[in-house]
Amino acid sequence: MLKSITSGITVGQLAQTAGVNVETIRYYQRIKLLPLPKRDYGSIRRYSFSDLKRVRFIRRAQALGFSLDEVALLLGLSDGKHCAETKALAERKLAMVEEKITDLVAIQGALKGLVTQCSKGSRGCGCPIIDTLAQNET
Amino acid sequence: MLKSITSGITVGQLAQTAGVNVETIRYYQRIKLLPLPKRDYGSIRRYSFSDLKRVRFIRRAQALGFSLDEVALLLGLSDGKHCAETKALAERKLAMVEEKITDLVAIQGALKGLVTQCSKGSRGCGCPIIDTLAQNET
DNA sequence: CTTATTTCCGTACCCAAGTACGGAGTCAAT
DNA sequence: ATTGACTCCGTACTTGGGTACGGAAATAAG
Repeated sequence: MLKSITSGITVGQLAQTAGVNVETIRYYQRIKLLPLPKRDYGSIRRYSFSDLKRVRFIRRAQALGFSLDEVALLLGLSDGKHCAETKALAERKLAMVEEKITDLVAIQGALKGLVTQCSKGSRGCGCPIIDTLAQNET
Repeated sequence: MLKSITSGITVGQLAQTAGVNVETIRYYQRIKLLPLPKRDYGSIRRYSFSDLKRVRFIRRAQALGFSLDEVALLLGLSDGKHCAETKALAERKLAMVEEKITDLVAIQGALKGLVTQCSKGSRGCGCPIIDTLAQNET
């Protein structure tokens, strides 16, 4: 009996909770973004809360425009290691992040301009958004 | 002689002027973002200024985060008659961009914290980055 | 005219980030 | 013990956004 001390959740539950496909979990394992948990009592792997956090982190970081490679780097930052290394890495990432912010703010400005222009609707209605985007100068 | 009334530019010139690869032009034609101009006098296609504008439009919209599908949509709306829809699209993009900025700023904070933590030498480097983004709710 | 560039076109390839498939094995419930 | 759901694993396929290749035809330059 002893009900086999099943600690942790299955891949299906992990996937569902994190809002991704099971295959995606497997994919992350393949590319080593996610550790393969040992399956200590049967042949079914069990996942912990930290796995869940990790998956969520990956997704959010991705949504911010980081590639999976970059996400791996970010994740590497949290794995203790030598402080000096970590610091250097963090600084590089920080620069990246700030660059992204700058870019996005520029885009934000552009989009805002488009939208407010459009609100002033008014004239000719050669849609200002289209017109603006079609403007010369790249 | 008559110098064959060559009106319009060649694909190479179009590509160069627009700052893209010739292959990219061909690609846009394949996926119908760009019309295939008739080649009326020889067998070399000639492109007009409006083609150039179109390519530039595509690139600019892309740079603002629109996918080629969305660009196609925008172009479809460009007849001036669909100003409201165009604006809505831009607004949605704007909201997305602003969300991203918020998240990035959070990461920026976490990274900064990490760096200064590391500077104080000391310990652990138990990183707050994951926690910043791994927060519930995706 | 000869030679050198371009163009044209189809096809194939590339990378990232997954998705899908299918045959086993495992597990819980009836 | 059989059913049904889930897991495991390898392999193959897909999509988006292009790039590259290679032979034939057209055009431009000398």
